[in-house]
Amino acid sequence: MGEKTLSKELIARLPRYFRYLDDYMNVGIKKVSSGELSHKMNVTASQIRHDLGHFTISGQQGYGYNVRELYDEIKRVLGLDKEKKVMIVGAGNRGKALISHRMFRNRGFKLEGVFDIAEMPDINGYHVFPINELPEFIKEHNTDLAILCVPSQEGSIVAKQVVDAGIKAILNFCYVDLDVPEDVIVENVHLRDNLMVLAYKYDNMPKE
Amino acid sequence: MGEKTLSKELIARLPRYFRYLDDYMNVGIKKVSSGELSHKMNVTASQIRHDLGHFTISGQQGYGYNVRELYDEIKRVLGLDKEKKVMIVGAGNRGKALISHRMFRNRGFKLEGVFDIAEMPDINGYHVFPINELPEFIKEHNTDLAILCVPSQEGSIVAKQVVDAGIKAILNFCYVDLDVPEDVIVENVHLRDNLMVLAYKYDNMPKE
DNA sequence: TAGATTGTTAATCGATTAACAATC
DNA sequence: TAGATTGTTAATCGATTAACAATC
Repeated sequence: MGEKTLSKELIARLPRYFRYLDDYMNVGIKKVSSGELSHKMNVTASQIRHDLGHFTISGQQGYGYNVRELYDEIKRVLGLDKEKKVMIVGAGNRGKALISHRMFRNRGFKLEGVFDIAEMPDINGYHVFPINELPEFIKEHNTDLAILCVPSQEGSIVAKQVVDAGIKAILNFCYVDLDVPEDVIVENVHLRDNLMVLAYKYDNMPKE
Repeated sequence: MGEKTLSKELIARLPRYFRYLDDYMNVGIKKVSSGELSHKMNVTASQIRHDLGHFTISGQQGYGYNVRELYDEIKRVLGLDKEKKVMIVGAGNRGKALISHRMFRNRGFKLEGVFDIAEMPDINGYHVFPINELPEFIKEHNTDLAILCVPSQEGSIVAKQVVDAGIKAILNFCYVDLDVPEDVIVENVHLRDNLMVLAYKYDNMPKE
């Protein structure tokens, strides 16, 4: 709530703004103008001002924006001020690799549980729970997001289990389009698609 | 070459078309109309016909499209008919997980080499080469694509090494925007961004 | 103050959708 | 043939960019 609905294009740009502002803060820069940021990020200054116009910060004519204010505002808009409880479902190669991801180290996302059908030893200090304990776990922990890393052929069935257990948001690594109720949000990560797009661009590079 | 340049939106849709057509083939369906496909993929039939109009296949009025022809055409457009030689640079958690990815099993992408700074045992039958052997390897194997999975703080430096060694296309898993020459193509996979977008949508779900 | 930069409105651009004549 | 569906053009929609008055 708050700002009117943002376009999907703008939403997709937010994490990038956030990252650059984080960089500015880390090097101790206190203010930034749309022109500077535009140069750095390789987008138009006009777009930046337009985007920022959706939020409740304001810059100062002749000066620019306060980096910290902007950072905090975008953090708020992205909902990163409220920590999200995350579970990983599927502890194969991919799931294992995600467990140690930096985003789970105090970056707004807290990894609370790891699940798999197979029994296996703890990973990185995380116990791996059997999938049938999902519903109880979700109820008890109020999990916000599920990361789905099971083999693709099991994606649909496990997604259903997760949704039935009450999850409303899924980051989907399976190479299928999940069929979920309207009130469940899915973000897909399809590495093969990314590679195909790269292959296309590679084959169709403007020839020198 | 061939078709005029396609919009980035259309390029991004191609892998999805390809996947659905693959599904049709696998269940033995021989023809499909824009209307059916539209229903299945949840896009407008108009968009499908518009998109397909860029290619050198044609449907048949009153009938639809031949699935195999369409599949082959999109495969060709994506450049999947010419196998791409791929290397993975960085054999940490993420790199290791990628080595066994299905896309390297006869899907148009051939994993030819794995590199890391650290010495380590073979992974999944792949020898891990030291990064300083990159230039020689690329020259010898004519590698097309590099997948960059080193720790983010090393992304820029390793990207430079890879580019200097002659690579023109990078799938970048590092959480930085790579600064590469114009003639080098980069596709970013920023999982944290995906998670942030998911978090945003989750917090801003239309309330029931 | 003069210069810089915002915030916002209008112009442009391009993608998506609608419509329908052509035709299998 | 009649019905279905394409291919394509025109209409619509929305995002990006340009422009500039307001103002710090």
